[in-house]
Amino acid sequence: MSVTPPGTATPWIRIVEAPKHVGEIVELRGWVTHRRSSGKVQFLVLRDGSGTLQAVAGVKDISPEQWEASAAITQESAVILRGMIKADTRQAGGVELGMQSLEVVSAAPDYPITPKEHGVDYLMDHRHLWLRASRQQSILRIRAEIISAFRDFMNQEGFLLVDAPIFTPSACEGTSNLFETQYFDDKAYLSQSGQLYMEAAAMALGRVYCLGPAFRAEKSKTRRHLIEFWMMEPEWAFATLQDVIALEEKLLIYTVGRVLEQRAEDLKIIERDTSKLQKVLGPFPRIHYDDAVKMLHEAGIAFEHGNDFGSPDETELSNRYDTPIFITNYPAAVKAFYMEPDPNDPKLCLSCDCLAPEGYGEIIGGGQRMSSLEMLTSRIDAHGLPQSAFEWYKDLRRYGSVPHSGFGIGVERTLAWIAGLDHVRESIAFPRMLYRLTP
RNA sequence: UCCUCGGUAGCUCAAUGGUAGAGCAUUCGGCUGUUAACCGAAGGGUUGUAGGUUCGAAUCCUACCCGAGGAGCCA
Repeated sequence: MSVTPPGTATPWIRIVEAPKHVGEIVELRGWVTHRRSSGKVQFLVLRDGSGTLQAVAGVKDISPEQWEASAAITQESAVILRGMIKADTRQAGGVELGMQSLEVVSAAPDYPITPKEHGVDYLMDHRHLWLRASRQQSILRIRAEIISAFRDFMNQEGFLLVDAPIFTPSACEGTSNLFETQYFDDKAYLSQSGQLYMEAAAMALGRVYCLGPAFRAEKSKTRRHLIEFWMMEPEWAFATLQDVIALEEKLLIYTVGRVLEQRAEDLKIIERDTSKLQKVLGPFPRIHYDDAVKMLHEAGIAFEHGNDFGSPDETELSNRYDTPIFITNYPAAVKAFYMEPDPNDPKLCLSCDCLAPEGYGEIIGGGQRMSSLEMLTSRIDAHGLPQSAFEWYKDLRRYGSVPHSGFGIGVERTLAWIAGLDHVRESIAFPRMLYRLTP
């Protein structure tokens, strides 16, 4: 047992480190989440962002003034506690703090979020405080782990981070879903994808990716949609559709593995059924669009060949598997202008969407990009887009055009799936949604 | 934009045409091991807004506002 020598400051530790300090006098700094008392014994549950811990004080353990202060402490008041870390099998973390002193940094009157349940509207209005809930903290930790995993994986695979611009001069894929903003005397739009810029960067650096926000002015109001969301977009020169599908598969297996390994505590706190994540091992099914349509027909679903899949169709397909699935070779008509045509069927294109299991829907969209200047020019016309806006993009086909492929993976949808969230609104600290811009 | 559901105390909800209630939160009191502690007491209401029907409306009707889920579109 180590005791802090007299004359030295009590070491400030974080709650997550507490089990390593059993028998030591330490200082904890945090916020009170619950207070219970039994007349002559008081219990304060403290959180400090790294975890929660119960602190105990008998009436003789602390000064009468501190005892009074402790008795009057309110939820979310900020405190500094000093005392001894003790092993206690009754506690979730196995330890508690035997309080020896309490200092109130800041008292919090009438904290709006109580330990009882609240409605969605109320919680969203108090999102800035809701983040303090242990479940929300765990989700944000898992989010950070996923983003680290994405970047570590891409770096390991030899891809270089290149940041794409947020202000863009015009529509990449039509203006209806773009946010318009003032750019001095001109107009600019908030980026809905960094892909075209990544194609340019890939021609410079071979393998690149960007990771940043995307903005879509879609009037979508479902549990899968945010107006502002984060996306990672790798772009890979000389790669084919099959190359990029294999990369996506490896990325997802790596990311799920990292979360299972590094964020096991958080998965437990949010009560995620991890047995479903354990099954996320390759290979994932690759299903040709034509076969997917047949599967829907066999399931008795009226679906017209040539259309894009709706959410119920995607759910029907992905529910047949425990792992994510790839749907490949969509009709060119339902995909963006830059998709490379399928050499086996000119009506289809070399595209691929990845659908997450458990009904979470599309988490990745990607494919092989068009490399022919002539064909790209005609597709831009066919989509009614102005050639002038794409002259720089067409330069990529004029000067050393090569087959290349890439994809975009949505951070929030990937997190919603891995964490088993009911709604993407919990997958980002401050969600921007239709009709909700504050806090 | 369309479809469906909802709006009652600070919060979560009950009251289905006849005196607006409960739990939690708050305040006060009790309790030496509590785990969303427990026990007792108190305060707390223009039932989303505006009309209408009725002897009487939280409840029925109309319009509007706000929220939620879904469709379309997308990651």
